[in-house]
Amino acid sequence: MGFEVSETGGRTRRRGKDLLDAIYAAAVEEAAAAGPGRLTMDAIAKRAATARTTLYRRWSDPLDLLLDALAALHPVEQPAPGADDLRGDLLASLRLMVDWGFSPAGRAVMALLADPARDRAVVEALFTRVFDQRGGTFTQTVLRHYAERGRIDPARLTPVTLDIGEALVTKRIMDTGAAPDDDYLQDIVDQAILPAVGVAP
Amino acid sequence: MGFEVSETGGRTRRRGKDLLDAIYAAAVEEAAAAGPGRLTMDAIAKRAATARTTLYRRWSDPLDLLLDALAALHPVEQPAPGADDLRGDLLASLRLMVDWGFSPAGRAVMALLADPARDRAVVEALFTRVFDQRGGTFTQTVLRHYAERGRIDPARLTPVTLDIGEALVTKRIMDTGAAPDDDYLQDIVDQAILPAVGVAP
DNA sequence: AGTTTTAGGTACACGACTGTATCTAAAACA
DNA sequence: TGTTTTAGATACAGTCGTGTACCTAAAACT
Repeated sequence: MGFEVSETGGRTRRRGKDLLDAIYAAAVEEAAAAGPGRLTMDAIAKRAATARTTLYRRWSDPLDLLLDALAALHPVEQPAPGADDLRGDLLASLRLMVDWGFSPAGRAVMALLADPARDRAVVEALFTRVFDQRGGTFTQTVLRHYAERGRIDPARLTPVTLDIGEALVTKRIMDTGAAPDDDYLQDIVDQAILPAVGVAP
Repeated sequence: MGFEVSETGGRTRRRGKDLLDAIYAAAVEEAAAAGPGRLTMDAIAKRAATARTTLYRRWSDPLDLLLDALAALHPVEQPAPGADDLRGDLLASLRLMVDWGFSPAGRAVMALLADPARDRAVVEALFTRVFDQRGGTFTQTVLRHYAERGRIDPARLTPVTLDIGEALVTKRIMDTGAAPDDDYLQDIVDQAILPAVGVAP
């Protein structure tokens, strides 16, 4: 019954990192597809082509698993501010954010944060285990870079101004369900971020 | 068995509008508490203290019911731009938005929009049946008002600038899970919206 | 008054997911 | 080679939600 074959393509048994990677990928994809509210051990196991028992050996519930998965799939590509092109670097950092936001991990994180039934502990774990590892958010990195070099008045870098780009991209994704195109990202930079940090386009 | 009593407080049977209102309230509360992914006919029925059969007579699934409920619980209080106080009116409109965002209806809507498993048709229904009834978003109403009176250059009212306030409030709620306090709302107005529309604080 | 409508309630078969137990054999190590 | 670890698989009882059928009695209308 089942597999008596063990040819080249036959069932080989994964272990350790190989298996973990497959499970993590499955968890994040499943969370992105179904939303955290509908995330189940069963679905993750099926997607990872493993047995549910294997999951229960390590995690007690789907959220626990998902948090490990998100932490493992980090870090995300970082914006690398270049020569002397504030506008271009801001645009590039927003593009990075859009790319991330449409990856399974990004969608899973957004869904976790927007979940009204979210657990405080889960969100905290998300921030400490996933975000804080990184050096701030996308446009933040760029803005700080240019503030250190005197191109921006450091006093204008407040929690609000540092968040404008991310906020507008997030809202746009929520409203349209699609990735903002480049024209829209340029408008965000020109019409919102640059005026707020006191740089005329 | 069950109720043979029918005293003053005994079981009276609701109908029509009374019943509908109770069901709508239950649906929105349930969606806000559990998230749309975990919304079930069963839970709505229990919360409304009615029988599941009653719900199935009118709606085929929880989302269908929820959309009716959101439409019925509209409209939301509108910002009413006053004398000649752009800053104050913007602040007031953001306060309205925060109030709405923390009502059960607001939480339900946010969760619907952020749901990665959301249905295109559902979101469209949300916009046509719920939002489009209103005259735009919160800060929009105010900004348009002052643009018509020449206090703001109409050319600066773009999709981006009209959305800055809402985007920052939404993001803040998602990040902290709490209602932004007044200081933060003031910062949003002073540091983001006013610079973007070209008005010095 | 009698009649129609419909809310409230019970029951049921079905499916999905849960946790746990148990067995097997592949992978890793000695 | 033999031993240990652990992935893969199957089974099972329990819970929860679904959708339908069916009955009853309250509310509304005549």
